[in-house]
Amino acid sequence: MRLFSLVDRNKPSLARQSRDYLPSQAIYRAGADGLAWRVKSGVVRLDAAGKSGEASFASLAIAGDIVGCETMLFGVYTFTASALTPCELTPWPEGKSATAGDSLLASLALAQQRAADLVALRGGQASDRVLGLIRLLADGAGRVILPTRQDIADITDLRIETISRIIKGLERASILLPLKMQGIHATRGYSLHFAHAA
Amino acid sequence: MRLFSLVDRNKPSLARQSRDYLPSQAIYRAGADGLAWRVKSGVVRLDAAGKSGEASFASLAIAGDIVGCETMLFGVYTFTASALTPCELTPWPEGKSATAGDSLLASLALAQQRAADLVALRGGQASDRVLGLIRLLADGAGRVILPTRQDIADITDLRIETISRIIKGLERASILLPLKMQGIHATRGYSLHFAHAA
DNA sequence: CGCATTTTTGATACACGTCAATCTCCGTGG
DNA sequence: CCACGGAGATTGACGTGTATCAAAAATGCG
Repeated sequence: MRLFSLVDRNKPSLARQSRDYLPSQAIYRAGADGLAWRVKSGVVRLDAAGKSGEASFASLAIAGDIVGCETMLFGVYTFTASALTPCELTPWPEGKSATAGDSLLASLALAQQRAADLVALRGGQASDRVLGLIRLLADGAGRVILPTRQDIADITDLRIETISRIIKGLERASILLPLKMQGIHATRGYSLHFAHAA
Repeated sequence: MRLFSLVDRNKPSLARQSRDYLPSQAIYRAGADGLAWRVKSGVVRLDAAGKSGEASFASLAIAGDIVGCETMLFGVYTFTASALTPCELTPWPEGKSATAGDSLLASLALAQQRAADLVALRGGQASDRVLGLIRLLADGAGRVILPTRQDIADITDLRIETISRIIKGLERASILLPLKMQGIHATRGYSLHFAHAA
């Protein structure tokens, strides 16, 4: 529930600053007040608060998406946000002519596109959903940092055991290679080999 | 692909006018150009165009939602829109100070809320998904006009037979009553009895 | 090194999918 | 007014993709 101090301990003040989060770190909680943010990199998970405190997956935000903009209307966050991969957020709206037309319009269009992506991740065969998520999260070079199996399961509405079986399968089929194998130390980092994947 | 004429045959001109659609009617098609719209009433289905022409369910829009705003950025629609129940749309942005801050911001927040609703309709037990959709579509008085079984199936990622069994079950449990029984003629119109429902 | 957490694997169960017949509307035309 | 036809809805019997449950096996970390 606490509000993040607007004063960063490293960089001396300047109030509206970008922030970094590590996987599983809370970004903000439903009901609290705070700023709206734009996701610069990484993957953010949004959860709706159920009656009895339990959080249920509600949405996903990736680079470019705006999160928490409802605070600007209601004063409090509707969802709880947490980091699924290392990620960086900056306060929104950015600088000067920010709230102006085109920027906001682009954000609206992006939000609708993201909603369609999410819908696709929750329908069809289990392996297609997981592959769909991996593709959504992969960068141009085919590198991905995956969320934990549990988070992938929540996003795709599958079970953790099912996710594990599918990802192991992709590894065995050489579609997904752990970066660790290539000497790079990045937990849950993989390289995706499109060639094989449909 | 055709563009709807901006001149309505009934009401003499005034260019930017609201439009009515009947279930299963196409509103606009992906790739075509046209205006952005706000849904005043009814339920609109958005489909992403697959490689080979087939349409796959992408999103849902209900009263208050904006659809097709991407034309204002890209010049063409990203999705294909069609009516699932009788519905009315008006051109957007509305009138004067339209594109201004708050209205757009509210639309963005609403879009994100809708995305979360959609996600909830595609996870968990089959009967909960269907009930969730019915609740989403019901008006304050517990009246609903449901889409066809096929459309409900597409939205919830279930099969038409499963939907049929679940809805018949709700009818038998007196949670959902066909309005027809009450002498009102409205195909697929029901009244929802919250009392029994969870 | 040793513990807690996450991931993997196997065996079995069940919710929903699939296939195939009806059945119910409704509009159409004789 | 009724036979006809087509689209949507319902129902039953059976199959299967994931969920479940239960144990190992990895992995990360102090």
